[in-house]
Amino acid sequence: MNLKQLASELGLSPTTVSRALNGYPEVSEATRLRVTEAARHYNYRPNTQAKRLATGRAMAIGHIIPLSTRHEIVNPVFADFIAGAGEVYARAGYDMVLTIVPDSDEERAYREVHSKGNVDGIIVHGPKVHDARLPLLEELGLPFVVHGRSLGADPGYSWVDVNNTRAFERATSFLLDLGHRRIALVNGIETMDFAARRRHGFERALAARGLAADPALMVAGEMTEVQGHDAARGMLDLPDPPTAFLTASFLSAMGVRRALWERDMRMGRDVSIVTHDDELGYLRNGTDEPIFTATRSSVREAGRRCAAMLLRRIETGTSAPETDLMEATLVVGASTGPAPRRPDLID
Amino acid sequence: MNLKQLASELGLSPTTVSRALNGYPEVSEATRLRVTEAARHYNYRPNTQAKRLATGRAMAIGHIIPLSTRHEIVNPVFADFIAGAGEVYARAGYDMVLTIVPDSDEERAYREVHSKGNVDGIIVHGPKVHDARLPLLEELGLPFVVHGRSLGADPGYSWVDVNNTRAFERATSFLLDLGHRRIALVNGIETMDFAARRRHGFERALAARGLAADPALMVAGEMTEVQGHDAARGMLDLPDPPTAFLTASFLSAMGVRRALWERDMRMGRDVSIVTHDDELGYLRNGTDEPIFTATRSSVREAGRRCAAMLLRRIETGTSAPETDLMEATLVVGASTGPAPRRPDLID
DNA sequence: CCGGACATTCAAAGCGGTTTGGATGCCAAC
DNA sequence: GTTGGCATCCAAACCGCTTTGAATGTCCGG
Repeated sequence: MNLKQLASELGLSPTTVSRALNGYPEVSEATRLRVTEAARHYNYRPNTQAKRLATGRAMAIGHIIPLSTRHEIVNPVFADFIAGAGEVYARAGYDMVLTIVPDSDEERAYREVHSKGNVDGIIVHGPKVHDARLPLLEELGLPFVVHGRSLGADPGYSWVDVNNTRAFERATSFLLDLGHRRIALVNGIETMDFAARRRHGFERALAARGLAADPALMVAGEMTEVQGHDAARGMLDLPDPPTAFLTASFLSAMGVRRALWERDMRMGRDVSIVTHDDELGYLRNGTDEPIFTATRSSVREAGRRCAAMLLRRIETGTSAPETDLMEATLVVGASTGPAPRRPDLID
Repeated sequence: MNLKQLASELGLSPTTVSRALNGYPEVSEATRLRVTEAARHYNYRPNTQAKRLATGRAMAIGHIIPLSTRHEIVNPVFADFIAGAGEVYARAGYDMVLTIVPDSDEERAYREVHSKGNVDGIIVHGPKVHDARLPLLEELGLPFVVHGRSLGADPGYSWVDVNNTRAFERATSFLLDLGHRRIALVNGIETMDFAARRRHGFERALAARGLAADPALMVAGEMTEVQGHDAARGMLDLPDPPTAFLTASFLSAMGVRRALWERDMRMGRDVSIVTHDDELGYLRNGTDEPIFTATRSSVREAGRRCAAMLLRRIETGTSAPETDLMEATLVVGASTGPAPRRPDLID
């Protein structure tokens, strides 16, 4: 059943039927009622493609995902972000279009999605320091919102981000307050903006107490269980091992925990762990009391906010950049405690 | 730049330009060359919506994801599946459209996506035993492929699935061969088809040796780290505790491992663990030697196969169902060993 | 009683492609 | 010298919707 058929069924013109269904005022309430009634009865739904062509709006938001074997989509954070954004799109009647591209084709993908006109806007995932995509999108004139920020990029773009610097600064201070002085950082890959900021916050907190970060206690890489484990194992073998770990992901924290178990050290007593917790659906940091002390910020909520911001920008046509900095909360769990006194300092 | 403009730029009709670009034979090689050259030069790309409307093909595949707080998209498996499917779509020029719907609206979402005509086909995720979506889609006449199967459903549908029954049967036999008799099953929610089959395989292997499954050694639920941990902790307290665990997910296996550590039991010596391993990008089962003995099957590959099958069906218009049963491989890691002799039986 | 304002409806022109059904010109064959 | 076939190209219809511009009918004020 299409518009024309429905119209002739009703003895009306397509014009009137279209207007009745789209809430235009120049149609009498009586006919509007007849029309909506008939539409329901025949289960009529306007053809998406035709509507899009006629209105020039794709009613769709694009997410372009580079097909690294390593990052992005296989990143556990991605699914939760998408879930959050998808909720918002669904409510607003937008589609979510994912495009998976080989890393080398990323720029082409952005250009193409634009010139083919099948999305009204784009969410940029996983911004790097000095990310080349932002100027590209700016040049294309396609509305976009970044999940995260990009150090060193022209700041005229819109973003939603967690205050990573502050979060890791607070986490570090928290450990310093507990008396820890040898604190290790198990970070994400530091070309990623969020990881660069976290390191920065870590170093800033140390500097505030007149301490310098020890390169031997900092690693950056894929945030996996194995990463945490291997990093911790190496560091615990150092002559002056860390008494606390700050990790960028729940998985890394679990890896550190494994390393502790392997050498019969107790988490929270012998060694403390603080992790960042993205509140992923299937990686919950405990139920009541958190397993790990953590800087917590919901990635799903970030997805919602990114989507809402982008839709707002598209619909109002605003070009002035808009930003949303989410503060992480520091929740205290069982993985932290006062720094153990150094054995060689005991009496 | 649209078709008409490009055509007039070339002094040709839109017809000819369209044909030249789409590879129709009734255009001379010389003009085809001129056209493609000009298209590149002006960076022309046919408008997606117009093309879709004219051809009646959406060039898009839908994935409808119920917004349970619990399942589906927050399921770690989802991202990898999507990555695999997305690769295939991208190569074939299809878009991937995700729709997130509140669980209650799922049926309406399927109907709507069909009548609005914005996808050419659908992938069904997470089929349950007796899944109501399959007859619905059959009725709608929308091409679809199921990732998994549905026990009790009319078998006239196409699917790609892992041989879950066989995988768990083999895993169980493997443990039985090592002398284990008290084997625990930490399963997914058993209304899900895959979980029902796994349990079935488990029980079949036991039955083949004249053993019955002990209900006290079977749990089913969200496949999280906490699930594995809590299940194992409870079971290890039993008077006749299990000597081996079979878990449905890598995360659950890590939880079981935690429970072992907590009571100073060594994995592979005191208690064995076999898990199913979906080969997720960020949850690798070790690098060289697997951490856990596992039944292994790549979910990403399943995504590729589902997508390829669906596209093939759409493009050829076949309606005869097609199926693809992937066998999991059993890889042996450090988490399994011979069953310990019962202390009370030692000499 | 007439003209203008207003409410309601419609015909037709897009949107930007694809596709049908010719046109045109050229050449080989009868 | 027709005729038929073939290679090329084009005008126009169409996909299903929105939207512009105009028509029609009604009502009210002057």
